[in-house]
Amino acid sequence: MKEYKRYLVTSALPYANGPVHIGHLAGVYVPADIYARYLRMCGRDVFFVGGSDEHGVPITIQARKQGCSPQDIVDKYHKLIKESFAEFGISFDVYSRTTSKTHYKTASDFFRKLYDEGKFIEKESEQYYDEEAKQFLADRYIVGTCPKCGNERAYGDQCEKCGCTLSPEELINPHSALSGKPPVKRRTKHWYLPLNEYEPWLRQWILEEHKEWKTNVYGQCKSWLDGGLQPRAVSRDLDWGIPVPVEGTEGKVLYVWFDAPIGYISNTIEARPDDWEKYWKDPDTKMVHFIGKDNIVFHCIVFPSMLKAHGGFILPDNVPANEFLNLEGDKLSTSRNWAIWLHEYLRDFPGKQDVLRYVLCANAPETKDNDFTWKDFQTRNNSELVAIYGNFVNRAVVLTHKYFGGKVPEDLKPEAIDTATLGQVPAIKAAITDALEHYRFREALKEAMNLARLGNKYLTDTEPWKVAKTDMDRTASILSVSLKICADLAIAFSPFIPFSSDKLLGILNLPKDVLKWDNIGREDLLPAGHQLGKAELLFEKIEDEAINAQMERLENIRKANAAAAAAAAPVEAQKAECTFDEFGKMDIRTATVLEAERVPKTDKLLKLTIDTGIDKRVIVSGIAEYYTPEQMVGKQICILANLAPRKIRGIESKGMILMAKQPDGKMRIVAPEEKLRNGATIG
RNA sequence: GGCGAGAUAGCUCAGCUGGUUAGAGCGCAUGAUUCAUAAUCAUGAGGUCCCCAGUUCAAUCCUGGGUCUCGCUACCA
Repeated sequence: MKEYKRYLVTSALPYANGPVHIGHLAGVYVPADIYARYLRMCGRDVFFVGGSDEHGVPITIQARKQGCSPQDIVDKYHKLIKESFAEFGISFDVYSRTTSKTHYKTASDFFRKLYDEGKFIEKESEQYYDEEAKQFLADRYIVGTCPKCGNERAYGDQCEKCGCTLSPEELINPHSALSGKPPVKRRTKHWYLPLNEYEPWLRQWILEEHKEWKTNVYGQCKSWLDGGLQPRAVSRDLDWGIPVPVEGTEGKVLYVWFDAPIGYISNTIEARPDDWEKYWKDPDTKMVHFIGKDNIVFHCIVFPSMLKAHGGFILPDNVPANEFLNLEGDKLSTSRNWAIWLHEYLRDFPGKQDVLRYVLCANAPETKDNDFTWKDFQTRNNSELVAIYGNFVNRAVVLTHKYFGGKVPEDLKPEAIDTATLGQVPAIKAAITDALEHYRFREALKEAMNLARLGNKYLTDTEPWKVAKTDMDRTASILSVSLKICADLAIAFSPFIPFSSDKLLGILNLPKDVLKWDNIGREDLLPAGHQLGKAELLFEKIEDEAINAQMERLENIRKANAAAAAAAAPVEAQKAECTFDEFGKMDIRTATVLEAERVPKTDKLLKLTIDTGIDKRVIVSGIAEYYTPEQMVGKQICILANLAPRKIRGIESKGMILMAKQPDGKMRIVAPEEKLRNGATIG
């Protein structure tokens, strides 16, 4: 394996439109921090980069909603995120932001170099435009009624009420969120990074040279590469972001995914303006990206292509992406407030950073999605941290205070069990080390806990409280061995739960520089006669009340969400008045379904052949979620017969089936009370 | 719909290139112990390894089909 001179550890930039929650922590920041701390303890040269991602459309939307500027939004969340990370002990060497001056310059220069060297292709396309506000509209800036659930405030990319993804074309009565006017299409020019040109190179680099990447990462990269890469736009028509650094491009900014990863570089430059290049350009630097699984493509395909296009940069050696963490059985969701927010945890459990760090690592979604429950949190604290680790340290220290006045006793009467016990430490250390080097943090933590188990077993086997009645020399040896294990524990646990290791150093009265990885297993850290500090508990039990309060909070959120869904749905407001003439234009009549089949390669579409009384025709309808083809055949339905035909998935659809939306978004067909003649007009 | 990942004890997860009685931690039961935050230590019970077919002397592991979960992506009156 290659020996690297230094390490560059990056962690996904949190998006500054909300606080950080346990999913972010478990997926990205806890493992990245453990890795960075471990490397530092090994004496290796490490730079650990973090920062807020502050551009993009969602932030501008939130600013509009709250009647403030995008800058106000990102200032608020950047501060909150940065402070809670610091309090939680995420040991970034820099935590900056993509609205920094340095980043503007770095990202602009990056773009400009690619632009000057002709690495982009220019393309014109049609985009929605607001003629009154005189600007182009991102999908999210187009608001209308969701065709699925009837929510009148659905966005052009997604309906937040029913969660379905949309495109602006589908919205009923689309209008601009800025002026309220219907949007029009207008031509606009953008730059694209031709990812397809990098495909052969990516194939070689990932599929041939990085077979050791995690299966989920490797698999997804392969899937993208096999599917063929398309050029990706790197600019947007928006007024929030880094202006495209090309003359005559007012109103255009860098697309957020282009500028965000450059933030890793900018933040390094900001912190180390003189020697940042050695971290980014020297092949002796090992770069590791910590991200969640939703980010794999950007970090394995897109960003490396950008770096390759620019030239001179190293590429990531590994991208240990984690899966997702669920909370009490449900997906984490910012919009549904289904989360444990870091800043709230720190408020509710002051001084207990390590408990959350421990639980999130022990239960990290390394290979598949995992579930966080408060009960599990409590159990892991009480029966692992308290009962195994904390208890062992307490036993050893309390006994030493009791029998030897808190002075480390001399190893006067060693026995075989002592060397047998301490002899296991190197193997455990090796296991932890190997797991950490390969990003298996859950396993590493488990091995560290085995060190505490070893201590407990040793005490139970040697029974110093009994021996002390007859043989103080032997008691001295037993406690001497036990305290050595305590020192090992402080070091071995330090990357995972650093606050507790510091506390344990205080209890052992050891200086901080003892926390070096190579010191694990050293037997001269606590020389005989060394005075220990005051005995205190390393961890406290967490009682049911605290857990119940949290579970109740979640239960209330669940209820509130359910109530909101029911309340927000009740009945749609009446639409704008229409004249009898307008109504009269609509040809609504009965029809019967003759044939029905799924439209291939779609989830939701049925192709229906119907008898309208006037003719037989085909209608494509998005009802496959609610009706099987078999159910539809023979059913009498009502249709809007003279709706302008439209091609859907290549099939011409002539008309529309009348459907009724239920509060939960489900659709049912509207049918006559009794079987009528096909073609009977309805009015 | 396409693609990727996952499905193993009550819970959370290991199981490298197929090989005798499938593992760990927690939880549970029993016993030991009492220095310690009723903590610890030992022992034990618990599993059609998602389902169906196939390849093989032999499949949790390979192949094909299916079901469910998550992600990316397409499409979506």
